[in-house]
Order: sequence, then structure tokens, then C-alpha cells
Amino acid sequence: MKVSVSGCSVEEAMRLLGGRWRLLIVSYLVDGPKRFNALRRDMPGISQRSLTLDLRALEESGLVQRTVWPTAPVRVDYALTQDGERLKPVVAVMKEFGLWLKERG
Amino acid sequence: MKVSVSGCSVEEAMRLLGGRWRLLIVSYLVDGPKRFNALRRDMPGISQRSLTLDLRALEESGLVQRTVWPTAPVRVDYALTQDGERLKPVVAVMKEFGLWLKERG
DNA sequence: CAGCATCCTATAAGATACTG
DNA sequence: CAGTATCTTATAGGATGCTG
Repeated sequence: MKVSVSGCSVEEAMRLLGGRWRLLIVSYLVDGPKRFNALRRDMPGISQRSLTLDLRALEESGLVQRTVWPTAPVRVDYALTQDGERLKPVVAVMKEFGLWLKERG
Repeated sequence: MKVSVSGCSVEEAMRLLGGRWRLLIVSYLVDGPKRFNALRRDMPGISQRSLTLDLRALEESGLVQRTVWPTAPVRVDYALTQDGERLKPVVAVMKEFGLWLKERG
């Protein structure tokens, strides 16, 4: 893939969040940490693989923190980092637009 | 592609705007109508084909208005519709996040 | 100028099976 | 429970050539 030339900030943001699921995942983390399978239940359409990959990408970007609890069986949860909290306005505004879209039909 | 089951509004919004370019295109229309080749210049990375397809999709969604001026050679411009103006907060917030992303590195 | 047509590659995403 | 591995399909996106 070609690297961004313009370096436009919207372009940068969309390259990180532009996927089908990432912002949706974030939207399910705004109210607090969630476990892997809880996220799966929130998003019936996502495959396990995509959820894993997107969570890894968000983790890599420092927006999501993955925590493994040393229980048996293992328990993992995902939470927004302080950086990730910066996505809250993005989620809010996107949700509002999405709602309007659905009402408009 | 599987149709959304949850009907979540964020998901709906991202299915419309989630591509690499669409929101960026919109961001270049917030200050007024633009012609096709002006948009191309704004986005050196986009192919002509993608620009056309994304503009058509935005037009189909009623967010962008395409106007053909009966000149020679033909002149076409694209503008946000009144519905499309609802994307302004989305663009604004995404730009802000992108700026922060770039500064953070 | 503003495309369309065709062909091609890259990336995203899903299905299924298996595991510590 | 929370994944990984592998294979496959779908979608996005790009390159090039041509046109009214």
C-alpha cells in the first residue's frame, strides 16, 4: 500500500479507524472493560479472527489495554487506555450520525 | 456480505463512511463545492476510479450533490447536501483526533 | 475536463478446525 | 475462555488506456 503523502489528519485517523469493526469495538469499551467473548456477543456479525486482529491493532496503537488475569481458565479483558479515551467524542458523533441515518432510512 | 443484525448505529455509520477515502472527500467539501479534478489534487493518493466510485456512493446516499454545468468542456462539481452537512461534526472530530494522533506520533 | 472500461493487486473479513 | 492456524471469499483500491 502506498504511504500517505499528504499526511492529512483525517486520512491518518481513517487509516486507523476506517475498518468495518474498529470503532464499533471501541464503542463497546466506552463504558468500561470487557472480556473477549462479551465483545463477541455484542457484535454477532464479527468473526473471532477479525475481533482478535482489530483488538491487536488497537492495542498496538496504544488505544486499548489488554489484561490477562491469571485464573483458570484464563480471563482476558480489554479496556480503553487514557489515549483511547480520546476516541469517545469520535464514537459519540458517529453514533449520533448513525442514528440519524437509520431514522432517515 | 452479511447484513447487519444488531443494527447498531455506529456500525451503520461506518458501513457508509468506513472506507479509506470517503470521509476525507467529505472533509474537502465542507468549505464549499469542488470540481472533480480539484478533489484529485487535494488527494494525491487516490485513484480516479476510487474517487468516482466514492463520490457516486456519497451521492447515492444523498450526502453529496453532483452538478453538471453545460459548458464545453463539461464542468462538474460536488457539494454537500443539507443532509451531508450533518457530517461536519464527524469530520471535525475525526480531524481533531487525527491531529492528536500525528502529534503523539 | 470528467470520466468509463478493463484488468489486476492488496487488504479485509469470514469459515472451519484445533489448542493451552 | 480466549485464542491460533489455515484456507477461502469479498471488497477496496490501483494502473492503464480510451472517450464525449
